[in-house]
This record gives sequence, C-alpha cells and structure tokens, in this order.
Amino acid sequence: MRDKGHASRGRIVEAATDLFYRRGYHTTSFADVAQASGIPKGNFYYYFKSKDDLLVAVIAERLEQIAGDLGRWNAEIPEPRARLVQFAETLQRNAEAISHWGCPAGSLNGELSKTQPDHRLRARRMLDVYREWSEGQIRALGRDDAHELAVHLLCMLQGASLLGGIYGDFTLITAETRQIRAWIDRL
Amino acid sequence: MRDKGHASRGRIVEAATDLFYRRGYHTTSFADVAQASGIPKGNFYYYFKSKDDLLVAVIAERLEQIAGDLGRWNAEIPEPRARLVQFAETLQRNAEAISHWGCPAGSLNGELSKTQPDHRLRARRMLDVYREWSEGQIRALGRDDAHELAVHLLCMLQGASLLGGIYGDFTLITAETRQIRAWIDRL
DNA sequence: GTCTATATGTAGATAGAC
DNA sequence: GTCTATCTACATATAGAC
Repeated sequence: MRDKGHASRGRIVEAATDLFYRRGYHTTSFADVAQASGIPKGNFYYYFKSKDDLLVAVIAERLEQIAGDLGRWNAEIPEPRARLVQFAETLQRNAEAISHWGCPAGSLNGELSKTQPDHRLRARRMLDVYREWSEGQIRALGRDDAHELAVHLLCMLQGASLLGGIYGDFTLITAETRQIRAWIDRL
Repeated sequence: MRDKGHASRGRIVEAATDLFYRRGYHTTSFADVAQASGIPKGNFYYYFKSKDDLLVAVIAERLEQIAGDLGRWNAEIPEPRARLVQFAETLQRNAEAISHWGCPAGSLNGELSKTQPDHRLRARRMLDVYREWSEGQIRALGRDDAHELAVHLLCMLQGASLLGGIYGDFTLITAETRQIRAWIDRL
C-alpha cells in the first residue's frame, strides 16, 4: 500500500526531513517546504492534516532509515565490537553534515522535548533504537553494566554532534571519533 | 551604571532567561515574557530594540554567571583535578533542571546555531569559557593534549545534558556524572 | 489529486497618551 | 518611564475551483 502513487507526498516528506534537520522544526514553514519540494502549500493538507502530522511522517522516515542501517550492520558485521565501531564512526562518515547541523535525531529531539510533549515519545524512539542495539552489542562483550555503558556511548556521540554543529568544526568531529573509538577499544 | 534604576529591565531579562531556557528562544513570545515578568510587552521596546537585543542581554547575563562560578572555583579549590570534578558535578547539582530542560548553554546554542548565524559567536562564548577553563586545568595536570581532552569533557557533559533533558531522566544524569568522574580520575 | 485564493491567529514591532 | 492600542507580516489552516 505504501509508495503506491502519492509521489507528491514522498517529495513533501523528503523536503521536510531535510529542512527540519537543517533549519529546525519550528523555524521551517510550510512555505519553505513548498518551495523546496515544488509543491504548493495548499496541497499539503490533502496528505497531512497538520504540520504535526507531517512531523510524524518525517520521524517515521528517519526511523526506517535507522532500522535499515542497524539491520545492515547486523548482517554484514559479525563482531559486536566491530559493530560498535561502525556505529561510532557514523560520526566521521557524516562529519560534513554533522559539522553544520548536528545529529538529525539528537537535534530534533532537543527541539521537540522543550515544546512538543506530545511528540517526545515518538522522537525519542530514534534514540532508543540506537541505544537498545548498542546495549545488545555491549552485553555480547560480556559486560553486565551494558545499559549504562550504552547510554554513555550515546551521550558521547550526541555531545560530539551537538558541539560539532555548534562550532561548525570538522576537526572536532574527527578528534571525538578517535576518543570514542578508544573508549570502545577499552570495553 | 548598570543596575542603576531599570528594575523593569532586570525583571524582563530574568523572565526571558528562564523562558528561553525552559521553552526555547523561538517558541517564547514577548507575550509570554510579559506575562511572566508582569510588564506589558509594549514596554519592552523601551529597553530592547528587538527580540534579538533581548537575547543578547540574556546571553550576557548567563556569561556573567558562568564567569562567577569559574572564579569562585578558582578561588576555593586549589587542585586542578578537584576543580574539574567540581565542574563535572555541576551536572549532578543541577540534575533537577537538566533532567527537564537540558543545559542552558548547550540547548540555546543548539537552537541558535541552526537559525541565528549572527548570534552563533556570542552564544558560543558560553561554551568557550568552560572549555578554556577546563583546558587550563587539564594542562596543569601535565597533559599536552589538553585541548582535545577539554573538548571531550565538554562533549560528554553536553551529551549527558541533552539526553537527560530528552528523557527527563534523573538517574541518567547520576550515571553519567559517575562515568565522567571516572574519566577525570583517569586523567 | 492538484492548485489558487483566502480565512484566522499570533508573532514582532510601533505610535502616542499619560 | 510606563502602558494601551494598533500596525504589519507571516504562520497554520481551509474552501472550493479545476
């Protein structure tokens, strides 16, 4: 049923995903999304009953992308430690974007947690998925404090993404990736 | 000259500082600040020529508070490592607020970096001050990679504050404080 | 399904009485 | 210095032609 027709809907979600990331949710207007997608804003309400509803679609799209990444890593990387390294190096692989706009999941959560309590749980799911997966890998290394360590890993990655975006600093991302990699090696 | 008269100005800045922290800059309106401070919004333009101008005053107030903290720690704590612990435990001391709204400096920077390029430098100063001070303490411990380590410390603290706020989780703050304290002990 | 025109609310900002 | 009334712009959202 999904992806049946509705090409316009897909283009709206794609443009909104990009703009909510680069400019933030509150500061992105339907007019902005309309211009970026080439679809008049009046049309939006045929696909989404509100801006909140568009946000739900954007988060759903991000969640699918995250699940796809994790599934691929599970399939292609046998060792738990190597999987964690792959996760941590997402920072380096996406350094260009992160050094401009931070982490898509982290920055959106930060924004929504202050103002959209009704979306907190939904947005948080993006971080939960990463945390649960990391916790599984760390537990496979024989650590019984896997939960606390997984949270710490996520904190380090989110902190690096936040400061990388704030400072617009590529080298900060590289240095942090090294620090976090060393932490994983010590696990 | 400062604090001469202008009691209203001080109340506006105080209310705005609080609201920009708890609700964010963009989602706080002058009407909100007016209600919180008890001063009609029309009056705001006698003291501030724009909302941006009010933001400048809020950041200046926060900077003074940060400088005051660091000065007090310098005066009261002789050992560099103990100073760093004092800094890290700010997380725990402010856990109640942080578990609701994150770090005042970090969340404001995260918000402004996406949308207010003209304020990036000014807001960043709050983080720079912490980083420079940390770097000095770490260098005093004999580490010549003090810059990179200070940035890493800031990343961990910011990541913990961000996730603490997102999850509204007091125990996360406590666990992260422990992790970061252990990191300082290993320096 | 797609688009234009428009309604409605609220934001930041101003004018001017007191 | 303080406050009320108001302007203007733009946000989300709707109505309805095609």
